Amino acid sequence: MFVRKATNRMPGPYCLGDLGMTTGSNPIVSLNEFTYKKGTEIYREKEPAEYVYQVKTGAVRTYKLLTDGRRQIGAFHLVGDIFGLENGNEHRFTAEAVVKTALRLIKRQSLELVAESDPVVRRNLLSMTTSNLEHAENHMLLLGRKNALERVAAFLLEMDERVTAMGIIALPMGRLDIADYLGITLETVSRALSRLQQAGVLEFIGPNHRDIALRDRGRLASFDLPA
Amino acid sequence: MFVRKATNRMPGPYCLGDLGMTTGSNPIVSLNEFTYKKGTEIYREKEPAEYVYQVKTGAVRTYKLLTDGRRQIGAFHLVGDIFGLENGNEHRFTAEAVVKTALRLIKRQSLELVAESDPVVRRNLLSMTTSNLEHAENHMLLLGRKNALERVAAFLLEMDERVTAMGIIALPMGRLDIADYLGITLETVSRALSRLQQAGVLEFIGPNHRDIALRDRGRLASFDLPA
DNA sequence: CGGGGGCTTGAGGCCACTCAACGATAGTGG
DNA sequence: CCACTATCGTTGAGTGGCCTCAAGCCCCCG
Repeated sequence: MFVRKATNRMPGPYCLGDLGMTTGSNPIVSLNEFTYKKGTEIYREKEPAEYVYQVKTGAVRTYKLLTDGRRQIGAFHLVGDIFGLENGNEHRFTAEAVVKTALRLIKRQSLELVAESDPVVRRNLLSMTTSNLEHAENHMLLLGRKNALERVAAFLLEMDERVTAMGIIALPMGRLDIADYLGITLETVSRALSRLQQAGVLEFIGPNHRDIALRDRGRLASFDLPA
Repeated sequence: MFVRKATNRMPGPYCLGDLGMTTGSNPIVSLNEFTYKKGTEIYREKEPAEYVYQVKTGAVRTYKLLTDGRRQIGAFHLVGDIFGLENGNEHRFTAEAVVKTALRLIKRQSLELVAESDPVVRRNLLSMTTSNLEHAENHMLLLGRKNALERVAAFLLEMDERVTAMGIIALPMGRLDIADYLGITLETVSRALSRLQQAGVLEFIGPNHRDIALRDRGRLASFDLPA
């Protein structure tokens, strides 16, 4: 899923240029930087949205919880990605650092001020929201109608487009995060990956099973038929 | 789910006023009207998006398909709702009339023209996209992490806010549509409704089991705990 | 080198799915 | 207006995919 045209946006969907602001060009927008240790909270659901964030290094997960602790991760934000952009006044997800992460903070208020007068920034704000919507729409199809193997295959293909260096997917997140993103359990994720490995579709590089090489993208894609 | 503040938007989320255009005030925007028979297609996924639509009477479903026919309905659009608004050039869902439906068509091009110069229209275009995004985000939690009873309860509460006349929910859609919206099967929907009926939470009015009265919203809501 | 967390694998159980039959309803045409 | 029929909704029985619980292994890190 997430059939993003290759021409659309590659590793990181949006860099600052996408907002129409190159570094230092606009003195109104304050750009602070901050680092978060693995597992720490960046903001919480329903908190007032004061900043917009861009990932400089590391990875972030955004999620919702049910009262009994069930968790649904809505998205992973990797290097270059912008997140925390809300049009209402409060955050709709909780955001946490998946690993040690450096973020660039942009004051929401100043961003809106720029958007007021700059049509390019405005257009990009809308197109970011649309991209998020498109991702959520595709993820609804995955969560509502795909089986475990199809979900894991789709996840690998998505990550293949985003965190691949020299043909190797270096996953920053653990099995539990993947499971809560795909709406299954961590054991089911592990079993699906094992099956794909034994089928020769993928290979675990090194002893760390978070580094994966895809050997047969065609077979993977056959589990992920769009329509 | 869909914890929409009561103050936010009531029966139909958006009327034309929400786009900042009252009838006839803007001669540039052409408003055609059209009716569709039950079950007919309005537009198809990946078709170029030429129009934006507003439901005058009836109901519309928008969905995605997998190759083998599995279907995920992303949303139901009821009287007053606007749908088919894309920022890209093509539709991301297929849209069909659930029942006999009258739609108002708005040329996308002319809408964008108005948005160019009118900040109010612009703002509302963005806020509609944000509303759609928020709905999708909440639906991801439902599809990924809720059980059948919780899904049906959430559905009833959502519909209770949208199609209730005199305390009675008059569902325009059948069990299969509900199932494909909630990511379960029609039998499971039926069983959940029966259980809720026997528990005294709801009551079927008349012989048509599409008319439902909620007798215990509190108990229903207890299946739908947000966080 | 020892401790702890993350990943894998197995066994058993449960919730939702599948297949099927039946009843009810509404739409159709005589 | 009524009989007919296709469609929709309900309910039951059995199955299966994923979940739960548990144990063991391997890393990584201190």
